[in-house]
Amino acid sequence: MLDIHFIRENVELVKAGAAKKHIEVDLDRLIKVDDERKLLRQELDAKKAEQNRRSNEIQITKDKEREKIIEQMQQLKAGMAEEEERLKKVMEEWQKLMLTVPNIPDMSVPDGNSDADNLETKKWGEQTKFDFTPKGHVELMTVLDLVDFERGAKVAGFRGYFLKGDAALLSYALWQFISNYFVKKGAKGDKWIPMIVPSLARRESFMGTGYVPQSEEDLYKTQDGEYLAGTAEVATMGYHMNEVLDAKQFPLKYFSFSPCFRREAGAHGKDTKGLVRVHEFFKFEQVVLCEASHEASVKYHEELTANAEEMLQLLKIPYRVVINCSGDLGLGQVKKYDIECWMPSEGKYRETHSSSYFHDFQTRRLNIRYRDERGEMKFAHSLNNTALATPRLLAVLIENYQQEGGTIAVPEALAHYVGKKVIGPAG
RNA sequence: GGAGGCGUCGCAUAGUGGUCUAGUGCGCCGGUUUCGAAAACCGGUAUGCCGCAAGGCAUCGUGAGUUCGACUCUCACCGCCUCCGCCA
Repeated sequence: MLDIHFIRENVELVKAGAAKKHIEVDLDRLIKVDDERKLLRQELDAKKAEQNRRSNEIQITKDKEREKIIEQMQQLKAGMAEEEERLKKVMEEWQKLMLTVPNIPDMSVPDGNSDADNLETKKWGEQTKFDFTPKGHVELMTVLDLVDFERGAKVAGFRGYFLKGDAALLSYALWQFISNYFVKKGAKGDKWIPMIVPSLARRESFMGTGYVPQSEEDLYKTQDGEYLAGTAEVATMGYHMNEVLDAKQFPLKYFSFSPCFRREAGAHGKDTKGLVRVHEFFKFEQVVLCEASHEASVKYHEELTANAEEMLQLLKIPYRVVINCSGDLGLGQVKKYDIECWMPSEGKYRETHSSSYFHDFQTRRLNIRYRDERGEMKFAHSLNNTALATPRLLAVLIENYQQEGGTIAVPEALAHYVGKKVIGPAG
């Protein structure tokens, strides 16, 4: 959500931002509704003031005089009820419109329609070469009995899967590896707070982070009205909802783990096989809350991205970084980098990390504030990036580390956690 | 699942229909005093909306209702506590 004052003062800027993102928003209508809101508020406030004044008079008057005022008040009240009803309707529309106003993309975000227009900014590592024909992770893992999609579908339905044996162990290894990566940062003075957060959450946090109402169809909903989160970002951001934070603690860095659920409603027919796109997965997420400054946001955004890169470098997985084009940005995002890992079976890079910042778009919706040095209340800035998601990264890893004959080498960085150097039929 | 209780200013507590424009204590900030400090005393100490301002309005978990008037009464929801049952 943007500040209504800001919107009013920068209508053209906000319009241009929405146009750049290819998001339709009726700002003229919003301004008109806001005018109505202000006018009604003023009229109603004046009447309430009158009501308060007269109410006090009733206390000190008696008998006939008192009866007379009460009668007058009943009439005043009748008029107010009507106005209140109008204001309620206006506020409903106002709120609905406010939720549709997108955040303004950064100048450095390239124009474009979809992920096809994302701009590569960096490439790390050589695309893995094999002196044999590389296989896909589905075949590799099925042959080694590391995954069972058939029973996955039997039990869980479409996109269901079981990870078995060394695939389960390799997943644990990745989790421990990433966990230790952030713990080690703490030892160097870069403090990250590990959290295990709820996946099952109430509507507010989804609204606050911007997944509702816009992407509601991609969320699972319970019969009690809660939703299943597609990322730990939702609960981690909800954690500080309606709080005034102590600026001395900034930047607050969370390293959150949770199961994630996505309906993939808009992805019918995409990646129907394998572990790349599943309904249920696990993810470690980096979430940062910091002071309300663009410079701070940019700084931590680069840092979050660098963390994910470093982790991939330790795993020696070739990747590239793209800057997402305007059309591929979410409603609240100012700027986003995707990190894409090399997927040998597809001969292309696939997204494994998504790093973005929001300025105060989310914190405004979630009412997360702090007091600055001057004692002024401000909305904090928020950012997030994937740390590591399995099984998608597991698929990437297995394809890049496959060996002739279908065995899989264990990355050096994980050997310690897995306890073996090669995964193969013999174990 | 059943029964009961409770949600008030950073914290603790008072307030059961009208000077509550929410009292008191603690905490915090400023001042007086002091060589300095403590103590004592005095003053201050929420957020949002509207307004150039003066000021007005709203908020006592959230929302609705009763009333001329609601922290106070009614209903629903959210949360917490106690007891019983059930499960581990």
